[in-house]
Amino acid sequence: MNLQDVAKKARVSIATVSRVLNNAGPVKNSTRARVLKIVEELKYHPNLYARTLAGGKSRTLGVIVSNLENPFFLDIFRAIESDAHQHGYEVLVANTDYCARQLVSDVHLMMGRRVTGLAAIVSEMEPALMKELSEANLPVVFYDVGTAGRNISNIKVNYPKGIQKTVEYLHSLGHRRMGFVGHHTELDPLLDRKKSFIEAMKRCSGHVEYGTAADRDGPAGGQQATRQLLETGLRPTAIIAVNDFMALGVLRELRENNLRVPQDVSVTGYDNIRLSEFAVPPLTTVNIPRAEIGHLAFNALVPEGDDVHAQGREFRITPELVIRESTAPPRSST
Amino acid sequence: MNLQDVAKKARVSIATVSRVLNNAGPVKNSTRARVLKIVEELKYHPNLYARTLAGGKSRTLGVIVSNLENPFFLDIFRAIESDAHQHGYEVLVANTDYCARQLVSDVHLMMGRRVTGLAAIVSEMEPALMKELSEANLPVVFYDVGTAGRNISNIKVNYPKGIQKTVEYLHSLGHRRMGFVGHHTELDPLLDRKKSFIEAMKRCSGHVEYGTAADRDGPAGGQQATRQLLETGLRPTAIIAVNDFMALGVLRELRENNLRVPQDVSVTGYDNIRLSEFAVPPLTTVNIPRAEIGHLAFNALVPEGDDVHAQGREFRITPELVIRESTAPPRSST
DNA sequence: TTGAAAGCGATACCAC
DNA sequence: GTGGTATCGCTTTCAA
Repeated sequence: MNLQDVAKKARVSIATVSRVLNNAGPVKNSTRARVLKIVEELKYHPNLYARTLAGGKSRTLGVIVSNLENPFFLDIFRAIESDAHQHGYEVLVANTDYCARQLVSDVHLMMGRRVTGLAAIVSEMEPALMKELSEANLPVVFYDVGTAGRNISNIKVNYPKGIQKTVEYLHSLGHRRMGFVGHHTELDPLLDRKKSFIEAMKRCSGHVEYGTAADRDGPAGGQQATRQLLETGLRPTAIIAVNDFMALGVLRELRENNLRVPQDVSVTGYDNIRLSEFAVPPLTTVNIPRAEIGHLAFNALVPEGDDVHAQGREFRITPELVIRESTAPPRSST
Repeated sequence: MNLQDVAKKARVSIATVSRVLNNAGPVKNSTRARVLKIVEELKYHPNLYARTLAGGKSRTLGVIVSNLENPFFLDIFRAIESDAHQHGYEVLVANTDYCARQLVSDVHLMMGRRVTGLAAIVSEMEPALMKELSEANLPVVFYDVGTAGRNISNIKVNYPKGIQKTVEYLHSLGHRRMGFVGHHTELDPLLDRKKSFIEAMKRCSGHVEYGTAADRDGPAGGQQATRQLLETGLRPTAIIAVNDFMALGVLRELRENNLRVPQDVSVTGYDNIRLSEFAVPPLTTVNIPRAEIGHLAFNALVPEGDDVHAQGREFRITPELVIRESTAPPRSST
């Protein structure tokens, strides 16, 4: 079923049908009506492949994220998708599982799809890919990795600042033994988070001890990492998780060890995902405005977006501490 | 940048380049190597629109779900996506937010994309759409709605059975006042769940009371619905949530009312999403094998899949009760 | 206001 | 083994 079929049945040329379907060019009202009726009857749907091939523009955005299962990424994706649909764009998603090789292959797939713009919300990167993208003729926006350039926008959250605020807050409550739970510490951005923690600890006045552990992203990983942390013998009075999703697992492992939160151990997350409010107890965390990031990303890719001058720019976001019930002064100082 | 460019630079015809790129037909090794080198140099990526238009087959699957934010749907989507990638297929996702109108428009979009197969993992439906799809020449698989047919496969979970098991279990523990928390009760499948609850309650021997409430899908909705339930004056000793995602909110509202789980109130979910284990306390729930459903869906769409005879079939899944820590006998009988 | 025809960038068949 | 070319379904001039 194609334009031809519709044209024949409507006794017009395919050019006319095309005009009707695209509201382009002048068409007599009666003709338009007739065509539309046939389209309806035949349940004709245009072939977007042919359309894109002929038209040149795909009106498709590519979004690549590290872990779609983590609500943090899902939220950003959904924000982009929502903006996109509102502006008549489609969105292709891909998941890398924090694997740079996967990222490269995903990017190439998207380029094959001739995406109009590419958002890479990822923590992993490949220098060669960075170079290729910077030379490509395609609006790109990164979150967490890369640097801004001609066609490349960049959104970065000041993670160290958030971690610092968290550590200072816990220290001010009286915590002197803290643990850090992370994941994928072989990746620069995640390694930086861990380093920020260590530096913040070192800047603390007085005697402080700390330990770190890592496992995969997610509640199960958070639980596993916490187990490691507890086994070291360091008896942390506070545990800082690199994100809320992992913090969920921290909470569970603590509970299984009959450690109460926050009475025995304080816990903090990062991201402020919706779920963090539904944790038990509700998580003290650091807010990252995911919807805003999604909008920024969209505007950076689509010039028609609200902000015309968004392309090739660098955005910095300063996160804010959100204090809820998972933190408190330590029970007894030892 | 296209085949032509590569062909010119490699001093061969576009036909040869095409053969190299597709590993189709015979090509001299030296020629192949040369072409491949040029492709690399030029960073050429084939235009998938042209490819699909010419080749006829898109190797793209469409997946439509009701609420991607609910891990239940996300898990199914990821299972399908994983199978798809392994077989060289791509996947397009769309979200309906339980809105039938949105479903219709999503389906049409996918048809425009000439998807090779369509999976509709949704609770809403439009009779006209059902008809259109059943007449279409496209493998389709439904979850939760619709009926099997020539080109339509169907995956159904025996929800009533799971609800019945849950109610019977709670009743056997001694619960006599129970509440049901659902969402979108205007949609048949969801209404059926509620009805199943009511019927199961009525089948219980002895005097039982019950109430139901509904709000939107998700923790916030679960919390809100629970609030309604508590305000009715029915003091339920057990609350059955239509899914785990909402149960998370039930847990929270109970906690805010200083009601302990399971001592004061037992809570059950449905789906057995990963998160249900990380709830506090870990949720008693009903397992639905999401990965298996994803595989079934994929095989129903792609004949090359493991199961050749999967198309047009009907699959029924019987869910199993998973008892964890959110359920216990009621404290005191009143 | 409408139609004819030239691409868009691949695939695949048929010669050579 | 390789090259020429019809074809896929649509958009978009250019004439009529």
